[in-house]
Amino acid sequence: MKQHDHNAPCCECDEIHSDVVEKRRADMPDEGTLYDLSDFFKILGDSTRISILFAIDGEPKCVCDIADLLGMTKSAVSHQLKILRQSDLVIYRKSGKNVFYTLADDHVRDIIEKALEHIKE
Amino acid sequence: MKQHDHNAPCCECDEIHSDVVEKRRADMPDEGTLYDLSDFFKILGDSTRISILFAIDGEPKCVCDIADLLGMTKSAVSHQLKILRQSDLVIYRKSGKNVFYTLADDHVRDIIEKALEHIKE
DNA sequence: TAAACGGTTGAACAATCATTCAACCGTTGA
DNA sequence: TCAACGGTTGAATGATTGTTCAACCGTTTA
Repeated sequence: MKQHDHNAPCCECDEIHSDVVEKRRADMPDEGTLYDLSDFFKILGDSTRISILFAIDGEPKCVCDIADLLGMTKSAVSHQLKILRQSDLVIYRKSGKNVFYTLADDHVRDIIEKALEHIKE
Repeated sequence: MKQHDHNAPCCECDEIHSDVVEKRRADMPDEGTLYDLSDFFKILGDSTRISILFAIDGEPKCVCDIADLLGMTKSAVSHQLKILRQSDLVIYRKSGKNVFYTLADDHVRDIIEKALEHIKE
């Protein structure tokens, strides 16, 4: 995503409800939190990664199994697993030639579950 | 996102845990649900849109106020509001020359709240 | 030791997407 | 009626990103 310049001059229009705006400005989360939040959702905002998370929920699975389950190449799956690893959404355990992945914790499962409720209206 | 071909041949490696894979395959959400889910998270996966949602939480705000709050142009904000509108995450009310936006429902607030807890570990 | 296999990685490519810019529309008020 | 203002929109642009391809690494096994 292109990042906007926070030092850029304000929009050209007049501020028409300055009291309300200033009150809300004080309550806004800080910039870092907003980025962390959107970065987190960005990870979940890809159907391949969501599918992987469902695939490894419960029984841990190796890359080969995940690739077979999703009908994708090992390479594509491994690339996405790397992103999920870096975000601490999954954990892995090496066993001989295989690497078994599983969900890092229940937190993510909860959020996905809540989102599932939402999209079913 | 580039969509992968679901009719593509499986990965070149042998399926080494076919019983486990087949059991999980039966429990996977259908493809449409996975796309709906990732599309939903994709909307939240942008710091501008997340900021807008925080900005209009509570008191409804016009585009001009939101732009001022975020230090962005009306145009950029309006483009993102269109996406939020199309996803039914926000609702709006016209009043004279102004258009006031606010959160569509509490569902989204809950999910963002849960994500906030998560990133604070 | 060498081949086979599971898995990872970096570069390249194509696609997606957020912001900018300019033009435009509808409402208001002089 | 016309100018000013809030807001929307489409095209263009630059940045980000997911998959492919080929090469590579570590482990196992013959």
